[in-house]
Amino acid sequence: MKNKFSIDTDNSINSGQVFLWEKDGTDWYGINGQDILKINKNGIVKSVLNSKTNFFRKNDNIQEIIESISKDKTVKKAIKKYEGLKIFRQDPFQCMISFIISSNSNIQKIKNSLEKITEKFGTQVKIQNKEFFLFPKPEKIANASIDEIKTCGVGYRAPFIKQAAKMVVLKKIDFKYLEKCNYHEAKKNICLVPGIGNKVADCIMLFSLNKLDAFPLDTWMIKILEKYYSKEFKIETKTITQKQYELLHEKIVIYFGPYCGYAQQFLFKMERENYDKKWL
DNA sequence: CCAAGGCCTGAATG
DNA sequence: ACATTCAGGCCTT
Repeated sequence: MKNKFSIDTDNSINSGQVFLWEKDGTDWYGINGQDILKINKNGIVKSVLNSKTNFFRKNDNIQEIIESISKDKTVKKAIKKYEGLKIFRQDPFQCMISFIISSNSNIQKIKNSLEKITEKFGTQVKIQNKEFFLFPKPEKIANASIDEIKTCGVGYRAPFIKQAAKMVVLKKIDFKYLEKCNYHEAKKNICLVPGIGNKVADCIMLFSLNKLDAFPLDTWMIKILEKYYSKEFKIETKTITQKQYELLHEKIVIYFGPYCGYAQQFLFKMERENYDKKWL
């Protein structure tokens, strides 16, 4: 029986934060960097390769977070409806490549491209009679040719992906450092990577760099703000400029608080379900 | 600082 | 069938 603190695995996986997950019966298998994770029907996460993982962010005080973001009836409704929805803490490199690919795309295509990338550049492992490909190491992608990367269906993003991997190899992007510093410092750094703008940076920070004050503003979230929060956050123009994005984010942090990223996840999940959008 | 246009790709729409 | 649109943005002009 699920209680207030248990995890709703299906809804958490199907909320746009991860892509390389496959359901087998009641079990979920997922690629997380150099690891494979298995989540059983009781929501127990296990590293199949016996590595340490904090994929479920077990140190989060969910009760405190929920209370903190429960600012109005819209978000309260989403929280109630998707009780157990959690933000994962995923492998940063995989997360970075995933969201570079996500720009101007959709979930099915993102998953498709990522699978091809693992098949082409990742190490194959066989466990429990099932075959998987780990996510490739940064070196592997950094040394690949742009044409090779393009065979994975990523189009114009191929040079971005190569360059991003290079920057990780050269430590121009240092995930250990980015985890330690605050939102603004991390964002400034990560936006230096080509193909990473405001929205993609916020996704990477929220889903892999422990920045719960990141609030990715994609077209869905903009729609949601216009629909339910027109009084709190006025949006005048069709497209959001850099400056507007920053101002909006400041207001959102003031309104929802330091865990606003969780509010985003609940609202995003609810609205896309309302429109019957497909997940993995 | 803002607005407009282009961009790989493939599933969905007409 | 075939053309066009659109999709969880970013970069350049």
